[in-house]
Amino acid sequence: MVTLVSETKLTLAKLADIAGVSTSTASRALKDNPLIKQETRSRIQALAKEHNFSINAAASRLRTQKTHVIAVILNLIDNTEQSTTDPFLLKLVGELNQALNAKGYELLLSNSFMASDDWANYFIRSQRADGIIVIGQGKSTAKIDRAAQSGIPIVVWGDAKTDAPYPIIGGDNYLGGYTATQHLLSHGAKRILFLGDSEHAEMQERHKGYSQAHRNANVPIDTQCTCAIDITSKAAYQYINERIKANGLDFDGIVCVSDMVALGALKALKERYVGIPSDVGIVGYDDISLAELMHPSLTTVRQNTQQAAIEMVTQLLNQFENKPTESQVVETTLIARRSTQHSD
Amino acid sequence: MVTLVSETKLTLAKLADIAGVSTSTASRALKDNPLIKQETRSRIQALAKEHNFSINAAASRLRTQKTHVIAVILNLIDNTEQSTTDPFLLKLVGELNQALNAKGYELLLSNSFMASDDWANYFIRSQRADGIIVIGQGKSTAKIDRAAQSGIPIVVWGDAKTDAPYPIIGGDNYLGGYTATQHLLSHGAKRILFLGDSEHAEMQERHKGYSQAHRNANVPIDTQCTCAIDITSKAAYQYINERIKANGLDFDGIVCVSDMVALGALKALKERYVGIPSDVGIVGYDDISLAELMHPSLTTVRQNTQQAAIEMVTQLLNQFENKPTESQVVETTLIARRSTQHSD
DNA sequence: GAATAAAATGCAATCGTTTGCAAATTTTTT
DNA sequence: AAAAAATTTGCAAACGATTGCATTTTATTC
Repeated sequence: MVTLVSETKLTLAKLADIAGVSTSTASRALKDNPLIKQETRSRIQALAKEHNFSINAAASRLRTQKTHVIAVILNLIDNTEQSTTDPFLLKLVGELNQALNAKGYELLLSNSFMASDDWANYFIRSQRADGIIVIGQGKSTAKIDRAAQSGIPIVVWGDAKTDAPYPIIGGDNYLGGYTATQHLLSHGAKRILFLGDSEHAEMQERHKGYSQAHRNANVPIDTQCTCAIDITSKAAYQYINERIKANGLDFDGIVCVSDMVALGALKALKERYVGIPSDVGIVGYDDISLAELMHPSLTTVRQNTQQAAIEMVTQLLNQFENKPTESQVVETTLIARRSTQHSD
Repeated sequence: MVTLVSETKLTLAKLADIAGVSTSTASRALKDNPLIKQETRSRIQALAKEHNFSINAAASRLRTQKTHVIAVILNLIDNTEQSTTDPFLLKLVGELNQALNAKGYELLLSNSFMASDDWANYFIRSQRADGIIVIGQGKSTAKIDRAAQSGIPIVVWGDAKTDAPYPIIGGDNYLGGYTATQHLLSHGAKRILFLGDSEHAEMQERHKGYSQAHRNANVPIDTQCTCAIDITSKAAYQYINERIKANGLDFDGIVCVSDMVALGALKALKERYVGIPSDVGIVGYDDISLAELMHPSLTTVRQNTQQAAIEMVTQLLNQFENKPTESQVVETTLIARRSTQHSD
């Protein structure tokens, strides 16, 4: 393994020495501070590049009390494995990375299992990050609330209608649930399952939309059709299998709270040769890249994640400047595909 | 928004004051240093908890010259959108997060688009991180080589057989390619496409395995069967569509370099009512969670990502202690499902 | 009870930048 | 050409924790 002997570590002071100026001048020059003569600036910047010099972030952070780092916390649900499996969450992380970088921030990745419970303390007071983005409200917002209580900059991805002392960015869950259900009803479905976990704020909203769509269409709702399961494809697969085994095919449509759930349900149905969409129509949520690759392609509800990421970052940065913040709803649209209709 | 007035910022010095000891004692007490009397230690630790005190990471890093942060760089391919789409990469990130946390390190997420080109400088010399994990060799290892040249701690996910001055962790690509091909051949395939991008070291190895399997089975190889495409489901979908349109169904098996590619191909085949596996058998790579949810479920090659993550972290930490490092091959197994065979 | 050993604590320098203010230099004005 | 104004640069004090070494306190031994 080749290791260049690194000439005694280069600091700003040494660089300044080489340039024949003071550290203050060097510091300002590197930041392109107009206080320094243009010629001097360019000279020092060139020198820095030549010597592979980089400002020491630890020292800089200590001095400025700013880290330019944002902690992104995947707020996972305790006893499920939603975590590593769910492409949607990670897609959001990817988008956040872009959005943060564009604003000169870096992304420190964490999840609710690993990170200490006291987020304000661990990330902010310790000066590991300047702010926190939480992905998912989880079943309880206790940790989030606690962090927010200490007045740190924080933004949450979740249900924007939730009343909270911090901005929540999310899709229009009510509309999503409503549209998905209405879409199935308009294609003739009469008994539609709602497959998901009703303990989440987001999913409750979707369920409200589900109910309202029924009411508007004058289709009765059976509580037997609201099925609480873990938000994993595995749980969905098992649930559908068992339900059919026990009750036969007592439904003709499914509204799922995620595409992963939809895919699990789809698998179970296909294995039992249930026709899709002829016997059962099915709608997912999230529009993960796989949705359109399925056969039949999956009708689903897309939330604009790029817009969401940008919005979350904006709301967070606003807090740094004490600007007012507010929860935001991002674009939520039904993408109709073959799992609900035979032809376009 | 509720904001508790934060009592003037709490530092170690102030905490020590409250406790009536020196900062050195307080510092040691918080680290559970046996130099300090047990009783004093507990007292100060309790006090710290009570006051929500956290050591300032910036100061600590500056002083100790250690960050306990590892930069993970998604080394994406320039002109494709493999990035946000590919669940495999992100799965690896998830596993790395676990493995790093278990060793007391945090994960700074970056990608090759955003990060400055000089990784050694940007991440290490600047003291943003103690080491780098690169996911993917990309088409060129120039950036990686440059970083490694400067003698910084670095580990790469890629093809372990590549000769390099840094440890590379990866699956056994040759074996993966061989087994996948052999599996198809043994189920009667005679003309097998290799669908992927041959500019990657990993994929080249897989292609070697593909060739060797043919030789061993005395099946001739047609160069027309090696298809260079972007590693995305979209590209695969288009390619298969166009090929069939142009040549008809001139193949009876496909070895894909990723599950995403396989899914794209699968979709194209299904739309043209090609029987799977009866007319064409298909094998993916990565065993993403969707693979078993497909219909038919997708035969694929699984690389043990958890083992990989742990191995990468180990190899990286070894470098901190100047221990020798070496490239490692992780478990690589064929998961046979229905896309290649009718019954188990 | 004095001398010695062991245990517990504190002193003070250091890590590398940033920045308010003062000082030096250059340019403009009269 | 001296005075005033504008432009550049430098001084030195933070930021908050860690740690080798010195010092104090407590326990042990003769």
